[in-house]
Amino acid sequence: MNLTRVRTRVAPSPTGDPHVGTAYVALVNYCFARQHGGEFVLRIEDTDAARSTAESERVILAALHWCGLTWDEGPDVGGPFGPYRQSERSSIYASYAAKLLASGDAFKCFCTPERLEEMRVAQRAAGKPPRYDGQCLTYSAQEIARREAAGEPYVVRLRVPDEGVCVVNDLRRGPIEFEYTSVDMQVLIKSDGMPTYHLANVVDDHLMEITHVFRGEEWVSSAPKHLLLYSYFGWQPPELLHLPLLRNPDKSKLSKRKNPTGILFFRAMGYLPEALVNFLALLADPARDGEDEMLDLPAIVRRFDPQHVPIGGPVFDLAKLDWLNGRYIRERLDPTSFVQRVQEWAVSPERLKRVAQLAAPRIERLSDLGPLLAFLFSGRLALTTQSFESTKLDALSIRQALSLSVAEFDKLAAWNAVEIERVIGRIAAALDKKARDVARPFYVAITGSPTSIPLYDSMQLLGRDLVRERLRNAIDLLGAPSKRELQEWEALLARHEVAV
RNA sequence: GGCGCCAUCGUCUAUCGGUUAGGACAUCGCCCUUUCAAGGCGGAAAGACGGGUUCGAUUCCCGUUGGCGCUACCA
Repeated sequence: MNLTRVRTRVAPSPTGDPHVGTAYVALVNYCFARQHGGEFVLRIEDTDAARSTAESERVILAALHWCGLTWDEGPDVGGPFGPYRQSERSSIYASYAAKLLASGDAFKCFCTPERLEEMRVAQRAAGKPPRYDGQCLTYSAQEIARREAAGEPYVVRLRVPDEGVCVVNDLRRGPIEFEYTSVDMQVLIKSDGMPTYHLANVVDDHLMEITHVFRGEEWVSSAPKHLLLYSYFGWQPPELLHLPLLRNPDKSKLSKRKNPTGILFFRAMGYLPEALVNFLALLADPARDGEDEMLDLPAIVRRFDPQHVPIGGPVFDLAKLDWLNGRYIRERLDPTSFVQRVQEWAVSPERLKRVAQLAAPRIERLSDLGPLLAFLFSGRLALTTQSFESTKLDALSIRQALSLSVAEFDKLAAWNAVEIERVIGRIAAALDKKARDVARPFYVAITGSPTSIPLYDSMQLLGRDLVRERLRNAIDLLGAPSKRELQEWEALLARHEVAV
């Protein structure tokens, strides 16, 4: 439809562990670019300075590479449109914000969070859409200068028309209409001087000459703001297609609290990257009648058609992934490559060395290794309520400790034995128990036995995702806490934290 | 609450007004087989509801219901 080269991108935010949704979106963008002989760009959206970490970025890139995806431009490989990390592009956004300010398409806003909150509460009560009321638009130039001189913090907001409709053209959904009165005057530059996603993404997509944007459905409602920015700048917006959000079996948005969502989980569980990618591809462009569903990446690229992307939110069907993965194992791996895969997965020299150090002091015969280390090579463990009877803790404390740990582990920036130990220690203190007694049920949940090789190292070795999965499994077995219980327990932990 | 998206077997989906509503996973049965898988064959299983439009609606339109997303100085 246009003569320019196709360029797509995926723009993960490095604020946590790599998510299958990211791989899904990346795959679609990758396919489209490859199919058209264009470029696929990886850009890091780290404008949230408080939550972004270099470690998360590193792990996300590694996870996407594990999936077999490659990009032509990105923070790790460079490219002609760099830098590819938004935190390194601040001055660019500032200059574009200044343009909008100058043209009157954006304005400085000095409103306090409290006033904004009150405003929204009132709007909701009145049945109106939440939207900035324009107070700071009424200030004179002198007033604005005075406030600025007085050192009042301010943000830059997008000016949105008070009437008319914005039409967002989605490649699959067709035109979607939004009344401008329901579009909020979004913050473009935060008071810390950093841009928000909205500004950064539009500026970058334009400067990086992105022609097609395949992104998650959660962006549909902010598309009008983006389109407004394109028009204020006088730029041509890219083609848009919003991909459906992957779902839990209960149809809610796929979340790690309810399901495995981490790419690392699938790797730890022994899924082959080809199978995972194949499965995600089927979600983006299902097989036709009679077509073999086992497709390698080149085939996926060849057959991909944006018009085939289903727009209902698909449930992430683990059973089907299992079937596909099984097929890859038995149909695509000869004995040699099978051995190679197993080595990569479980017994890489580095991993084996660490395991050896932990296990060697605890065995008398090499054959003791089997039962001792089986948990490191397993997915879900077959536990029963009896498994927890050997622990000194009462049933309630066990449930409390396990449940609290899930949330606390998710808050950890780094996943290592030291941090893990600290969490368990804090929970033990809050429950007024000995750390060793609190650790015992964790041994059972994680290793399947009250005695094993050191727990915290084992947890680090297994990875956060698999640990979360086993903890959830144990909690379900012992009785998942009600919302109220969980709140009480978290309050207990929080109180103790304050006291210390 | 407001705005928006979506709606076919349990799950992923096909159908571009007329089909015995097709395929895949899961499930059930049979066959093969020293076990278990795998494999082969077969079965059961679906158009949310109510109005229109039409000779004819799963398909087009409207409403209801339901699910989901957004509703931040997060992305």
